[in-house]
Amino acid sequence: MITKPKGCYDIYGVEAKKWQYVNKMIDSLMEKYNYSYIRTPIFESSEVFHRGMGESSDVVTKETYDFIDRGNRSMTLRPEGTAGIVRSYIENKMYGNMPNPVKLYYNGTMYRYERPQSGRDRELTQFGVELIGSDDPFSDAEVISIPVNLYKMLGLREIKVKINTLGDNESRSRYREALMEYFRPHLNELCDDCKERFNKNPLRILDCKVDKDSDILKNAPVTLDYLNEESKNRFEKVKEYLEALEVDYEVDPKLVRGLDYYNHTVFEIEAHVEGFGSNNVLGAGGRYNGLVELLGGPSTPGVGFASGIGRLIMALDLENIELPIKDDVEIFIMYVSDTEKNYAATLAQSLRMSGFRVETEYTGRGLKSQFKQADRLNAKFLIILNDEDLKNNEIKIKNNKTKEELTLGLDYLLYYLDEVLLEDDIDVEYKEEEMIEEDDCDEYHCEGDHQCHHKGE
RNA sequence: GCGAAUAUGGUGAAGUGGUUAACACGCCAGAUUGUGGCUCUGGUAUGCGUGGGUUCGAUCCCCACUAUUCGCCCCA
Repeated sequence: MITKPKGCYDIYGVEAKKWQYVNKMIDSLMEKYNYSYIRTPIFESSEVFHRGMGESSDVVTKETYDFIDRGNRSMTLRPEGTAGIVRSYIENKMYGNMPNPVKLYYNGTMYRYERPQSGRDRELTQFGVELIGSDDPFSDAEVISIPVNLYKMLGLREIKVKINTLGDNESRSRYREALMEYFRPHLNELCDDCKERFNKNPLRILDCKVDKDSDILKNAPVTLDYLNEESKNRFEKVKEYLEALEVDYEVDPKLVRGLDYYNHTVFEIEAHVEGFGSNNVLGAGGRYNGLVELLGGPSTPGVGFASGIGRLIMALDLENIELPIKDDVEIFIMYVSDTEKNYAATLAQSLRMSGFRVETEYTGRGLKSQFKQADRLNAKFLIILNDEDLKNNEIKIKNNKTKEELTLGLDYLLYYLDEVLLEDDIDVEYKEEEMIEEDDCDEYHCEGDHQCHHKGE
């Protein structure tokens, strides 16, 4: 049997409906924030990622899918979204021909050659935003609030937002040196992995799980002590704006990120629902003020995040959140014998063109099986065709919930369906309104025809 | 890159060194003379991951490989 590549998944059935729903919510949320959708290639010149993410980062050194194309060019399947988008920003001179700051969002697959486990795939889907061209701390805070709002909108409860600052480049390198100085005499007391981190990226020793309880780590110098005034002020501002946006966060001075391009604000959003594996970061991001320049563009600040959709759906499942997905059909057309089949085909088509979700029988099974099939598909109404009725220009229709059955003149069918199915349409609209946070609704809105749960209406 | 567990039909899952490998769900059909979802009966299944070895004989024992799952590293 031919099987899918390791770490990749086929998504279909109910699972696919969840993905479609989440994607729909993303698009609708981004529209409200006025971010515009961007699609960049799934592979880029290797240089984009090697320069962008840092030659020494783990993702680049051992997790990329690299290949040489037929023109002998070195290519890499994108392991993340930011570098490619920044390349596009520069190549298309967005700094000159779009309103500043440029606000972009993406939603697509990324590829990392890793050993798969719970919450970690080789092909993963990430949704993310990049806000390029603003250095204002407000943009940091708003970018953090976007995934938080998305998660809340979808109904997720158990999340935790962690933030930290790495400071500007000067603060960051001062801190790095201080850390190395501090850890050097204790090297032998640290775990093997940490010994390696000491040379590669000493910041990462801080979030070591093995040594996390040792005094050495507890007493290690903290980023905040090595920030210059400007970096410190900026971090304070970010926190203020987060409060204004009502984002609950905690400062984690040991939070550092794996990619080289980050400076100043970094953040992670974790899932804390029972049963989630150790890969519980749903989304993460930060500021990358040097990246545009590093990739050959004008010196331009930027901030963004990425959020894994697979992990998000895993969290929704674990919190038992039922998404309002349509898993039914409005009308199932069945027929007693083959002689009605032609009419079934005609009717199915015409009802579909009139806007109904219609299913019919394809395999020529007996009536009993067709009823079963209708149940499996959650059909709301059944149309049962037989020659005798058709001769009289009549049709039998049965409400599959109440089991009421009636015979209608063909001319009245559309009126009837419009009437009985209208209620359900309202239901769906209402559910979508429901997804809006109650806090978003104030008295003013409630006076209109806006449907909401506002208590005082 | 390192470590652990697992591998039996569409699904779940028993089981044995020896003729046709349980059972359940599912699916199809009949009882029901063209209106089902209950019940009963019958039917249906490309199945012991792959390759070696031990043996008269292996799905079962041994070895290797592969795949899956989980963990470490790292990351969304």
